[in-house]
Amino acid sequence: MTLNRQQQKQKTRRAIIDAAFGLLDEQHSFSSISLREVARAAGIAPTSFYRHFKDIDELGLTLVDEAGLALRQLMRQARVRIASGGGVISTSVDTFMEFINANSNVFRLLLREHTGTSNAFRAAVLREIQHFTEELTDYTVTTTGLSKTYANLQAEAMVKLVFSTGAGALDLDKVQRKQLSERLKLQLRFISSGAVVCANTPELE
Amino acid sequence: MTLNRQQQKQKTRRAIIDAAFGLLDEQHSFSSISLREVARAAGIAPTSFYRHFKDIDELGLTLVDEAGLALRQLMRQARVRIASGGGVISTSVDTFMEFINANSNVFRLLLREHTGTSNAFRAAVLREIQHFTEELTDYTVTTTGLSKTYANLQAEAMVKLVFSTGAGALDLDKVQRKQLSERLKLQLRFISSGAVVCANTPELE
DNA sequence: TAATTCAGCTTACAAGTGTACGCTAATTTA
DNA sequence: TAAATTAGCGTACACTTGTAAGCTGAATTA
Repeated sequence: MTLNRQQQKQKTRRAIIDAAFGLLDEQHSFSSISLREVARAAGIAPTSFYRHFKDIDELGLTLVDEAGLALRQLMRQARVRIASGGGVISTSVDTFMEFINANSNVFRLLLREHTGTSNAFRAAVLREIQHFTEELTDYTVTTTGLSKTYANLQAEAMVKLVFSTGAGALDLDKVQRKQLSERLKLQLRFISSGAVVCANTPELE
Repeated sequence: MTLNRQQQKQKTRRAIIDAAFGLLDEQHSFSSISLREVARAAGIAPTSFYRHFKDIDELGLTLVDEAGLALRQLMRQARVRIASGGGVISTSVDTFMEFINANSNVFRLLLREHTGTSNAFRAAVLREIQHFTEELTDYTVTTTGLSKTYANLQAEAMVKLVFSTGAGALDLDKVQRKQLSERLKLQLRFISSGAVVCANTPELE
């Protein structure tokens, strides 16, 4: 059971990443935690941090990547659920809300860095969200008769609304979150219905 | 032209607030600037700061308040424009985008503190946004036949979409912003049309 | 086995932070 | 005019920060 050097290094790297995620909560954003805090939480000396990451920023981008990965896995999960019955919107929202519930800090990271002070971070989060939007666009095109243009507009609006609502959900308790979910489902139906109407109404005042 | 003590104090207070706003840009959030930086920019000694604000947080809340005020003024401006002709959605979006253009840092402050690390800040921004939503709800009720419930759902979705899009606009150039505005207008029409459809369709699959 | 690599450590330093304390000079009040 | 108030300042202190330099011991390679 002895670990070789590479395995040990990977383990420490994991410890750093996990420590960083663990330090994030409603009071602490990534930019507010220091290299030393992370090192302390990971159980290593501050200077050992540099054996794994060039910067604290490099760690941050790694966190964003992992968060994005979690998000994509969520999508797959939602698709599986939809395939095995259940409304598209309802199932997707429920899945998303479960994710926020179980991974508040991961979601918070994405939210904050989306409007954060680092160009690289913002770009990284944006990429993840756009990826999300693209997949939803494709899904919409194949399951409805909507044109790519309209499907994309719809998907973008939906994703923005979902993320925005998710942000609001973070400060609420379970009961309120449930209510918020139901509101969100209705609002998504607004978008879905409206997109169809508008697509078939070239001239609207 | 000599200022009395109160006037002088107000002037310094203004200098602090303006200095703080001036320090905010895409690279610097409120939480990333220090009391000493603000004092330096305002041209006072660090310790003099305390003659005006208990905390750096008290200053922050003041900034959020001022930002909210600017937002409300924006709404009034939009309403005036609408009254003197022009589509509601188009005029509102144009007005909003002009605001973001002219007051990027003010808008950025709201965006960031909306998902920030301080409960008080988040609550303060939320209040401003809800205020915004309420006014739009009332407007919708009076200008359309929509019930309060549906008008509120619609208004909430619209405000979230507008803010979300505004956030994205911050990183874009003039031409791209214009395109984004047009997309947003379409998406808002989705919501508007969809709300009407859904309100008249009690049973939807 | 001997030489090399390297993850993690200790020590150290310069820079920046918030804020306590007490002074000064000018305005305001009595 | 004399006393009180107070905006702003300078000094000082105890911390925290990022990271440079060099060492150690164990794993790896030759």
